[in-house]
Amino acid sequence: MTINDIARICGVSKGTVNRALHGKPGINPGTKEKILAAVRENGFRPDYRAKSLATGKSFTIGLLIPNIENQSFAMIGTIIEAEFWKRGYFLNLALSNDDAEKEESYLELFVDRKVDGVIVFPVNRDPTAVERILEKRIPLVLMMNDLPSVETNVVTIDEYGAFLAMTEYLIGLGHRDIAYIDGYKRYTAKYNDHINRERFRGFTDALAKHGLGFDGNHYAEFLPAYYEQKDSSSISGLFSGPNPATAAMCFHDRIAVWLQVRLIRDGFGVPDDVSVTGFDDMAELSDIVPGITTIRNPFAEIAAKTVEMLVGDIENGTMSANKVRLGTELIIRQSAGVPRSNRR
Amino acid sequence: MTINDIARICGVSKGTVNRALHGKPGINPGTKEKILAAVRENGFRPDYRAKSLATGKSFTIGLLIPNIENQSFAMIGTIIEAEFWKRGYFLNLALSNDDAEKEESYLELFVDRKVDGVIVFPVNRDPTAVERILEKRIPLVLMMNDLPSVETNVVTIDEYGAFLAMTEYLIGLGHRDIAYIDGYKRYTAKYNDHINRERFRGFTDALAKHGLGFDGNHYAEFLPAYYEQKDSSSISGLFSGPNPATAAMCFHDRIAVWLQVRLIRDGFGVPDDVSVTGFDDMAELSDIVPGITTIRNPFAEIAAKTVEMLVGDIENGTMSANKVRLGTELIIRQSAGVPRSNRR
DNA sequence: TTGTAGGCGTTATCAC
DNA sequence: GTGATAACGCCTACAA
Repeated sequence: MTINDIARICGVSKGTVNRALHGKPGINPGTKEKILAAVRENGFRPDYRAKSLATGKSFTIGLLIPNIENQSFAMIGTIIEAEFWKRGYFLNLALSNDDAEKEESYLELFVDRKVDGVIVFPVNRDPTAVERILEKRIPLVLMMNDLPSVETNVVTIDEYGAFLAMTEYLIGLGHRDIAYIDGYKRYTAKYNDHINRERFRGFTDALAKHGLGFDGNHYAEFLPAYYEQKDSSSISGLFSGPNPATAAMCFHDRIAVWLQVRLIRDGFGVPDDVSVTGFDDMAELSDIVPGITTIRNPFAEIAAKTVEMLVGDIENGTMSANKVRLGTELIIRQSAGVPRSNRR
Repeated sequence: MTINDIARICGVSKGTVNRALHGKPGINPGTKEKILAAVRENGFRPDYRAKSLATGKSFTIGLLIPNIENQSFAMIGTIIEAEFWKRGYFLNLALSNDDAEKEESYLELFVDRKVDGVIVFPVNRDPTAVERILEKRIPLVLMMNDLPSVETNVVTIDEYGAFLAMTEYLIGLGHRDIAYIDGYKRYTAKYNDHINRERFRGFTDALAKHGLGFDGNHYAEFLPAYYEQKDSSSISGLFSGPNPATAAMCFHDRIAVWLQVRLIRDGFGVPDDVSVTGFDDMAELSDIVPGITTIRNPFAEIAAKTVEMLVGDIENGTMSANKVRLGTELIIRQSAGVPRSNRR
């Protein structure tokens, strides 16, 4: 069922059908009605591909994120989908799964499919794939993660400031030895660890600001396999021995919960012996006892700002390079407290 | 940059370019090399819309699910994306957000965009939108939720059997008064509550099988607002008073955790005073103490089976109506135990 | 081995 | 008001 079929059925030309379909002026109300009736009866819908080919608009946005299993990405994705739905755009959701090559491929597919705009959380530290999009003058926003060398729109959160503030909060409580449990850094040449670096820099800068050093033995990277493991000694060892840490800043909430549960099981008090902090303020984990002291991200604002910037460029035909950095909020619960050594 | 541009640059016709592009026989190796070089240098990529229009294939699958914030859907979506990526299909992920009208619209958009196949978790109890897809002979699989009147492929899990087994497990432990905390049922004319009904039916059938009745006062529907609420008396009231329930079967894990945390806070022992069970076996919640006794769904199999059925229909040009119902697994942890009245 | 013409289903621009 | 006709960018025949 094409526009030609409708034309034939109604005994008119496809030009006339087109006019009826789009409410264009210069058409007899009678024939218009007849055409619209035929359209309805036959369930005719214009072919998107042909339409897009002829108009040059695709009304499609490419959203490329690492995954949707992480609650943060799920929230962002949900909001972005809703925003574009409201505006009449169709979303192509692509998952890079932290795979730099897959990210490159998807970016090329976006070009093939002539998306009107692209939003990407880059996991690839090599900027060429993103630059190729820009060369084709397709509006783009980097979201949550940065590619510092690329001149384009960027919406990030202040990871540095968030970790700086959290560290100062712990220092203020009296902690002097704070362990740092980093998120998993995929050791591939291409992995973009910008976020890891920003958070860690906030952490160490806060320590330095207060005249504290960082004991490299108090650093650990949380490997995905730890979730499954029964044995947590590789990490809980940080909190005993000759020079134990009294607090642990975790890269995100899931790690914090994992750690907290195991510390308690191993006989540590939380926060009495060890303070634990997270990042993200995951809704699913908000019922945990003791509540995790964490950092809440402005997901709704990130999504809104990202969409606003992208739609602006699309509708104005511009390629701007706005940088937006959004602030976070410290959520104080019970998992962090005054260290035992500081109480009497 | 189109195929014509490449043809002009190389001084050949677009027919020849096409041959080079697709490795077709009957082309001079020299000119082929020259063309491929020009393609590379100019970053030429064929326009998906034109290609699809000409070939009739779109290599696109429409996946329509309620949301991605629910961990179950996120997992399913992730696996399906990976499966189609492997097979060279591009996924169009659409979120109905439990909105029957939005689901209808997306289904129509899938038709417009000429997807090769559709996977849908129907939230709309009205089957007409799905039937329209079928009329156009677009292969389709209903996933996780059913539309009993429609003759098509269906992959579901045995919700009925899962709740029947869990109920029998609780009865076996000695429980006689089991509360049922249902998931939120949107009271719209169109909402498809098939899953709610299947689970509840499994629950009541198990009770009946063991000569037990169900006290309607022990039923509660969990409203989304409860997550935010400080006051949990509306539900924890089920476990006190003249005829208290000794166990609670929850529609899913998040409700179970919510309930468990509040019961403990209100002075109940879990499982000593009240046993609590969930559904889904959410990874994020696996560290909770006491561990939630729950039901694990075969998400990987659901996704694999769904993809397999859809790809089969697409590649054979068939429209089959296979029904697959997958079994679940009871995961016994510590949140459910022998009721106090049964111990000495 | 290569070029040409026609078609895929629209929209847009002319005449009539 | 309406009907041809040429795009859009690709693929497939068929002809040379």
